[in-house]
Amino acid sequence: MTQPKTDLRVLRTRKLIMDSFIELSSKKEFKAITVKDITSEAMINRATFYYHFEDIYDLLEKALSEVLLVNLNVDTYQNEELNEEAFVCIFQAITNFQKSLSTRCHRGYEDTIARIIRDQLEIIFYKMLLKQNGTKEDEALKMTAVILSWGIYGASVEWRNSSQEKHPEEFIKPTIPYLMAGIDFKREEI
Amino acid sequence: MTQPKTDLRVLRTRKLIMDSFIELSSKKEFKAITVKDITSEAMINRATFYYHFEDIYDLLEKALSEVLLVNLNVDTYQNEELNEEAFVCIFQAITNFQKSLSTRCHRGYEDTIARIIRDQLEIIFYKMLLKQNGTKEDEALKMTAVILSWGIYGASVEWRNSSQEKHPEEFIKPTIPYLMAGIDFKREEI
DNA sequence: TTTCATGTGTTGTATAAACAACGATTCGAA
DNA sequence: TTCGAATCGTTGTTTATACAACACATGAAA
Repeated sequence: MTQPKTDLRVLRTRKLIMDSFIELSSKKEFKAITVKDITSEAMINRATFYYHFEDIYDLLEKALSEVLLVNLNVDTYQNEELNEEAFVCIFQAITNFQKSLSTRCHRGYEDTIARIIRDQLEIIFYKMLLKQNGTKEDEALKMTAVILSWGIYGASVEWRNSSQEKHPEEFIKPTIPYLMAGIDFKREEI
Repeated sequence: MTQPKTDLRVLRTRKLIMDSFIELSSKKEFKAITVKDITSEAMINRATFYYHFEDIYDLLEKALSEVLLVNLNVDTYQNEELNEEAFVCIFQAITNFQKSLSTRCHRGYEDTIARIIRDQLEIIFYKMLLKQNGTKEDEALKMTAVILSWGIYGASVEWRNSSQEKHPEEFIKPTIPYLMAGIDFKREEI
């Protein structure tokens, strides 16, 4: 638990790079953004970029993960149980996130972004399930998290395709009994 | 002329400090701002602050100078002659700058700020006079720059006290013949 | 085809900045 | 008054970053 406290320069540099990337993303589409663009905007040397990130795809991954986590307001959920309200909040966070992305142009990278969102969802669901059920059914919990993340993400795609006519909350509500049932099923097993 | 190109880290750090200071200035009055506040906001170590600035007054000086210079758009004026239009532009820049300051609270530091503005004006006037008249009458040029800087600054104080009822341009226009005459006087001497 | 320009990813060395520690002030509360 | 906490300003050591240079890839123009 006693982590060695990362150097302030590291935190600052990562922040500068991420902020610059997000800033540039609102102006250009991803394909048009070069490492040089980012490092110029961030006022850091190009070599330093490679000290922190594998390449620009690695940055995309980490930047989007972070933005998504902020949207999800992780600190709040992590201490709550996975109830009806939590599902609604998480679904709304995803639709908000997708709306914010749609204004920018990330054509050709939808699949990458989709994967990033699902990965993050899976992590969050797994943590919440672990808190409620302990480590006994670990494999089952992991699979449940996988299914929930794909399912919720799929619902958000469906919501986008439906021209967003319904409010996200109304859209997801009908499915919640089914989602909750799956979790209760786990409880019975214990 | 071949300047040794300052390290990117230096430029970045100075910018972070200055930006943070200006940001904090819009929230607190100068007396309430500590070095710790600035370095926390800028994400730099406190020791680094003292590597770049004597103390917080030194920062105030340099930060205001820079903001003022940006307002004055120095690059434009430096290549122009000191004509009627230049006087109007410079006066407008000062009144703009003063308006931007008045929203913040720098109570008790008006005199310091006044001095900084005059110092910068003096530098600019001297450069422009030097370009027009050469180095022959150097002492006289310096004194002229001093008088112009105090005079123009005084006019801006007068404009502020007049409740800003007139547009700055109209306010300064009547005095321009007098200001220009002083400069022409110098030409006759050559 | 060649050529030229621009971007990628990496490396060795120099240096700005982080860190931790210190004594000295300042200042408000006990 | 004394105490304690916060801020100031400084120093020696460690480390992240700048810089310059490199080979390689891509792509557009000649």
